[in-house]
Amino acid sequence: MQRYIGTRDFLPNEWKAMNYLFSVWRDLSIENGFEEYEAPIIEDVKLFTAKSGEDIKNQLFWFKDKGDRDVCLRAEITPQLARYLVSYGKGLKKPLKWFSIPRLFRYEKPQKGRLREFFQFNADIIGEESVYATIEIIDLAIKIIKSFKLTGKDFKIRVNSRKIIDSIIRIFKINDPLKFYLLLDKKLKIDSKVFLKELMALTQDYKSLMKLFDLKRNDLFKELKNKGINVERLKKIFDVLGNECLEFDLSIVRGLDYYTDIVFEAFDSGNEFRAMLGGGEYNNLVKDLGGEDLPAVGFGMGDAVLLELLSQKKLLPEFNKNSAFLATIGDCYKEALKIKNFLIEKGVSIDLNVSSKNLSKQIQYAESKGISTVYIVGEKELKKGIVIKKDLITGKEKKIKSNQGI
RNA sequence: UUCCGAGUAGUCUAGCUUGGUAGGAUAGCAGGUUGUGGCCCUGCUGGCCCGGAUUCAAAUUCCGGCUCGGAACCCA
Repeated sequence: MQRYIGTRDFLPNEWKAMNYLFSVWRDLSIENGFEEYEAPIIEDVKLFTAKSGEDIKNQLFWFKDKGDRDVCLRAEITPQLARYLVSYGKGLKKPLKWFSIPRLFRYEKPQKGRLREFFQFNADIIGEESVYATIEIIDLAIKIIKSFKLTGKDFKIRVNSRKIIDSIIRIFKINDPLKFYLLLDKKLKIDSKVFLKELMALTQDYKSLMKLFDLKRNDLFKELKNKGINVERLKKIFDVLGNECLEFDLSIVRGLDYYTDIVFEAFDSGNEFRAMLGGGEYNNLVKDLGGEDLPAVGFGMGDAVLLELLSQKKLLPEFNKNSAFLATIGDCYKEALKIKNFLIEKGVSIDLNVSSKNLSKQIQYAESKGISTVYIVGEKELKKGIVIKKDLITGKEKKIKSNQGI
């Protein structure tokens, strides 16, 4: 029996790594005032086709249920969030700062950083139009990446404005806006000569347009302003958040519809992996699904690319370091259980020996699990009313009275 | 969906050109050491992705499939 294509088995160590991701995502979100929500894994397929068209079915796990209904496994949580807002949005105080860590499914050919089943952290602010909502979202994204011990040298969040791109399309008289978007999207992947060539086909004024792509941020802002383009919203983001982790990048556009103005994606500095996260402002989604006219901004961050990056940089923590093992010698399980419960009350996570292994093997067992503290109890200790506490890293032992101060 | 490459114990890998007993490392288990780990020694367990074809004989050649990796497309 093989695993289904594009899925993973999570052995305890691997699931610990996942839980580490989950806990960083969750803790940082809560610290920053976000609240967690969840939604069903299975949905009516219409929820997803309504936004993205029938073609999306090719990328969905969809099937008929026994009542002949078209259903699918969710491929993203944003439509579900929108559905919530259509149903319950009116009664909720805005702005909403919500996050979720859904398990998602996409019918795709698996590649590096891309699976059929994966987890994706999502954070959104709904019902606030000001740029501060967007800044708050990007700030959360930065804080989360940094919490994974990545620094401004390891990653950059590339930010852009679709409204600026639309102004460029107008001012440079670009004849095929759709093609221009696609070209921008693949700018990083293709050769600069190829880029220029394709740009030439789109506008006569390609020379001065090409110059824009080489300008540094402040000069670019000035140049755009000179051309009568409003850059204030994007500029504000840089004014508040600085440029340690941010870059103004005209080539970030993210997909074709859905986003209305500011968009952003985070990449590792080596450009070795796919985007770590991506998001932006989407002001029409709730309205389009039949709800209120609610402005929104958010981002999604998958587990696959993040895990690859963290393991490459050796930033995944050693997971059992803070737990302990209680070794027993001879038949003293009954007393050991009391000691174990006492230690648990003291806040120690403890694994009590249940095997008939000798002490030597028990210590090996603890060590192989990455445990750094071993408590030892046997006949001698019970007589004296003590427990031995052994530190496996330093090798030092302490005798501790078992009725106090363990 | 298209193109390219690869699949050998839990993991990594030799063998494939030239068909003929699948070998090693590591992990696991037991012991050396019946109360103190990491090193070392001994033993044990465990494998040619699946199906078909060719052949006296296939890990090896051929065909199909599956999975993995890479690329295209797409990436909400």
